[in-house]
Order: sequence, then C-alpha cells, then structure tokens
Amino acid sequence: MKLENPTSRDIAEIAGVSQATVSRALRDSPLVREETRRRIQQIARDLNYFVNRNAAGLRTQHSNTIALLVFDETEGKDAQINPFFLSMLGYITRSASSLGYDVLISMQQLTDDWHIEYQASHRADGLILLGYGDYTEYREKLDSLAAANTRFIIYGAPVGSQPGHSLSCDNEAGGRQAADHLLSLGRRRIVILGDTSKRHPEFEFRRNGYREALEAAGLAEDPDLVIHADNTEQDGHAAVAALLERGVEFDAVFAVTDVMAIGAIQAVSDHGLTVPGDISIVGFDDLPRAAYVSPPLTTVRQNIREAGEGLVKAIVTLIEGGEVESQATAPELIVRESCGA
Amino acid sequence: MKLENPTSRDIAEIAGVSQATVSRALRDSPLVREETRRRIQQIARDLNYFVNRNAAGLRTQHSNTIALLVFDETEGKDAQINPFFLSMLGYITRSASSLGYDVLISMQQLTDDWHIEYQASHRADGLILLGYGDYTEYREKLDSLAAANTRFIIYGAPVGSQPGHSLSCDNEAGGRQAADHLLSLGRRRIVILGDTSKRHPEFEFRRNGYREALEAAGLAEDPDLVIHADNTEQDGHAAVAALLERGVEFDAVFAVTDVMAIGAIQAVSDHGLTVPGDISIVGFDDLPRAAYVSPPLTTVRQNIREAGEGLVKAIVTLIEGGEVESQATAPELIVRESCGA
DNA sequence: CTGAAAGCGCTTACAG
DNA sequence: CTGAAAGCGCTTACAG
Repeated sequence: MKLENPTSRDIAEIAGVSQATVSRALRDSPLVREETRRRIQQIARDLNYFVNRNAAGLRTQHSNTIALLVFDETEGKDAQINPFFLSMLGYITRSASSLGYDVLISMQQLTDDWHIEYQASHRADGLILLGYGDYTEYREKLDSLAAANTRFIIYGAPVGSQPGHSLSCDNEAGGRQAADHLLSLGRRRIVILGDTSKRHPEFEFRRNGYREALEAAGLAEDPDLVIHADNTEQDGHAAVAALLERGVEFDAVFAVTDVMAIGAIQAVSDHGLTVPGDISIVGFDDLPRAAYVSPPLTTVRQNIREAGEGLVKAIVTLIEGGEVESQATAPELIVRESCGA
Repeated sequence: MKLENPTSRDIAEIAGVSQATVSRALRDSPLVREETRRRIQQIARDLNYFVNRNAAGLRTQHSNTIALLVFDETEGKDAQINPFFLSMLGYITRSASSLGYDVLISMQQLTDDWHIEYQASHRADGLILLGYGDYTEYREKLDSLAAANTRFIIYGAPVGSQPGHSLSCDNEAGGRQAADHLLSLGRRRIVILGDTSKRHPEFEFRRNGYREALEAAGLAEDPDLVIHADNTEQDGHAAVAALLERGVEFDAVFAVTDVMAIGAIQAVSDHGLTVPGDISIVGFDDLPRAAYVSPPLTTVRQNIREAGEGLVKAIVTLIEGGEVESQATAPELIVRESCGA
C-alpha cells in the first residue's frame, strides 16, 4: 500500500466507489453512508493520503490561509522585528490553526510592495497587518489594498478615515494610566518621549491620554517636555541625553514604547543620575525584556493574547462574510521599579 | 478595466492572443516575441492580474512554499516560543522571499502532529524544523517524516543515525570557548548546567566541549558539578539555588542556554552572592535579552543570520533536487560582565 | 513564434 | 445514498 502520491481516484479504485464519493466521504458529507465513509477514511489513512490543497483551493476559490505581514519600521538592513509583534505570533498561529487556517508570514520593509497579490494570487484569503509604521507612508498602501478589495485587518490605532478594519489597544487609556501613575508618585515635570505626531496615531493617542491626565491634575502639557524620538533604543537614548545636556528640568519620562524607555534609562544613568531616584521612567508595550532591564521597567502592557486571537477571529469573520467592528483591548499598567512606586 | 478576478483568459482576449501565449509571456518565456510579451505584461498590470497560485501549483506540483515548524518545548499553555528561534524568523522569511518562496509558519507542541501533511497536501515543498526539543520524543517524528519522503531540514545537532539533513552551530566548539574563557579567568570549579544527556544532543555537545577544555587544562569533569535543569529560567534558578543551599563549592556556571543562565544569575544574587565577584556565569545563544540582564551576560553567540539563511538555502536546494550536506556555523564568545573578564 | 488541447486533482450541481 | 460530468485556471508537450 505505498503509492507515492495517492489521489482521491486511487482511493476510489481501492474502495470500489466513484471518486466523487471519496471526496464527499473525506469531507464528512452526510450524503455518504456511514459505513462507506468509514471505509474510505480508513483507506485514506492507510495510504497516507491528504487532500491536495491546490486542487481543492482551485475548485473552491479558498486557500484557507491567512497572510501575516509584519512590517519592519527599522530602516536598516537589520532583520530585527519589534519583539512586541513577534510575541503575538504564537497566539496568532495557534488560533488560526484552531479555526482551520494556515498562516503565511512575510516581514518586509514599509518601502516594499505590500503584496496585494497575496489575495489576488489566491495564496491567502485575507491579511493581518502588524507593525508600528509611519502612517503617512502606509496609508496609501492601505488605500490600494482597499481598492483591490483585499480583506485585511490592521493592529493599530483606528483612524477615522482609514480604510479597512482595525483592532487596537486603547492607547489613550494606556497613556492616561502611565501619566496618572507618575502624577500619583508626585512627579510633575513629565517628559513625553516619541514621535507623537500624526505620523504615528498609536503614539499620538498615548500622548492624548497623557495630556488628559495632566489636565485632570490641573497641569498643562508643556511643549518643552514633548520630545521627539524615533522608535529605537538609540533614539530614545539620544533624545534624553540631549535633554539632560541642555539642563531641561524634568522628574519623569513617559516613553511611548518600551524600546525608547530602555534607551532613556540608559541615558539617565550615563548622566550620573538614578532611575527612579532622580527620574521615574514608564514605558509602553511590556516587551519580554522589560522585566529584565535594570531597574525593571514599569510599563503599560498590551494584551498580546487578546490581540493575537482577536486579529485572527476578525479576519476569519471577514473572510466568511461576516461583519467586524473595530475594537480596542484594555491596557494594564505593570508597576515595576523604574517609576519608584 | 476593472475585472473582479481576471484570469489569463481575460488577458488573452484583450491582447488578441491565445491563453497559452499569455501564460508564456507572464513567465518570461523566450518563446514569446518581445513586443507581444511586453504588451501582455502591461495588460496584466493594468488589470491587477496575478497568477492563480492554486492553479499553477496544481499544474506544476510545486507550491513554492516552505513550511516552518517551530516546536515549543515549554510544556504549558503559554505560547511563548524560545526567543532565540524567533530571532531567526526575519532572516528566514527574507531569504525565502529572495529565492521566490513563501513561508508558512506553524508553532506547535512537540506532542502535536508534526504535519507530515504539509508536504503531502501540497501546501509546502519542504519543511524547516526549529526548536530545542527532547530528542527521544522528536526522533520518531523525524522517522515518520523521512518515511513519508518529506523533504526537511532541522536546526540542531547532527546525530549520526538521525534521518534527514541538519544545520547546526558547532556546539562543541562553543562549549570549549565558554569553558576556556572561564578557565582563563582562573575559575576552576565550573558547574555545567542543563539537560546534557542524550535527550538534547545540542546540549550534550556543548558539554563535550566543556569537558575537552577542562581536560586540556589538566582537569577532569567533576560529576558533582554536572547539574541537570530543564531549559527554563525557573529551572535554572532552582538548580543553582539548590546547589548553593547544599553548600557545594563552585566559582562559575556554564549554562548551556541563556534562558537558564539568566535564572542562575538571579539565584546567585538571591543567595547574597555577586556575579561575577563570587561566581562567574556564561550562557549560550546570545538572546536579545542577554545584553540587558544585570550584569550583562557573557555568552556564546550562535549566528542566527547564517543559520536562518543557511536553512532556507538548504531546503530550497533539497526541493530543487540538489544535494545538501550537514554543516555547522561557527559560534562566537561574546564577553560581557557576568564572567568578570 | 503561436495556438489547440490535454490534464493537474479536486468539489459540487445534476440526475437518478 | 451514489455516479457521471463539468469546470476551477493554469502549464506545457505537440504541431505547425
């Protein structure tokens, strides 16, 4: 019983039925008599037979595959993806698998083609987009995806005019939590660190939450404390080092990502000050690394499990013709030592 | 010019040629006149046409897809994959893409089916296997993959009788480097930490290197210093804590993975001793986190770029009918502060 | 250089 | 409950 590449026709011959009946039996069609079905399935197992996905996909026009596109915001040639998104991967592949979908993965620079063709070529039934990108750059990609009638869901901030569906963490609430916590510790001059312009709506929303918290405490956002930095450790480091150099007074930093927060911690200690003694620092994301830096980083955790599972559920719903509404998961402040609580 | 799902037939009609010519033109066949080819390709672009992969795959019996199976050694329900393997992901997807292959990813417990069906169902042309698994458990999976004539390559130790091809880091050389370094710092009682039995050939080889270094220095491996631990932070911590508790004398730990080394550092400091003042610690892998623990971890770096690219190149070679020989990449000792150099 | 034709291996209306 | 038949959209020998 060792056929190299058995087909449903081979099974039909052995079972003494038509190929159509084999196909039905293998898909558990109720049209097939139970005994026949069992016999056919047994033969399939014996032969180590599996349905040819290309043939089935060609016939049904479904690939039962999701394409996961992780875009890499780092400009360089370095293939390091933001670990925050990598940590969602396990949840994504598992929930996809439990829903009967395979996951195709691609990691690309924002400048690359975003592979509208994943769906057009029938390799995937829908896309999940992941990454902290520059909104002004990826916006037009989203438009062309939408124009091509591609089904996709993006993890990020829900921007009003943006096409497609999204799932996000409630970034504004997270920003509020971070700032509230620092305020409750008596901090008053809180730097907000990151590119909080419209180019990064997630970060902009985090800053909005920060501003609301300040205002609720009777403080106004101080433009001198709104500090731009690109989303890398080096940039977080450089921005804070420059601040200290210039003698700007501040007693806390809310970095809109952990990556920048880690750079900030280093800059403070390079300058001979201590965290949290002199300066409290809070990040955002709760990277796997966050608990291990020194001091351990207080941060706003995004629920990666809910996010990963939610993304898969949403795209599968879209694929199967259902309706999806954009929604947000709840962030959670994780207090460690970098804030001085 | 807005067809919902254009086919090569649509293009043929527009171009006034046969469908066969369209197919040839799109594949850059030299059989097609240049002008015809250009015209056809232009029409395809205008229509946003992409070759239906299911149809092409059915016809050619190639999916141009590699399945990447990452097996998760952690027993629990936690979807955290060893970050060491995650960090290879970018290199794998990029080199696959540059060779014209897509990557299907699946993360599974060792106890799950290993999806022989990826190839049998024509979803993938070959598999890459990644993970620190228990060799006695996955060995039989490898056998069944081999029995099903599946093309696969595994990252790990090349074990003589193991079916299939593998690529690995030269674990023995790495173990030697770690131990040599500790010896050069005057350390003499060096614990080797991990499951260095035959269940984990990678770790066994690392220990062999350790033993060779000891012997070259005129020392013998001391059974009291060969300490078993599972590959988790908690287990590394517990094993070292127990050693300290029992009053065993040692001045260094060579943990066969960074994950355990990080637990070991914590155990030493929990016990009121300092790293590297009292005890030097060296790990293996160079996780992204390794540079950020306190003190920063001296470790043996595996070249993940070479590994990722090598795995892809090897599996593609196998797919295309070439010969591949098992090979090893060179490890590199990264000296940080946990060893006291 | 081009076309007509076969066929990859399924799924599913249609007929019985 | 089962079968004969059509057809999904390609690629590629074969013929010209």
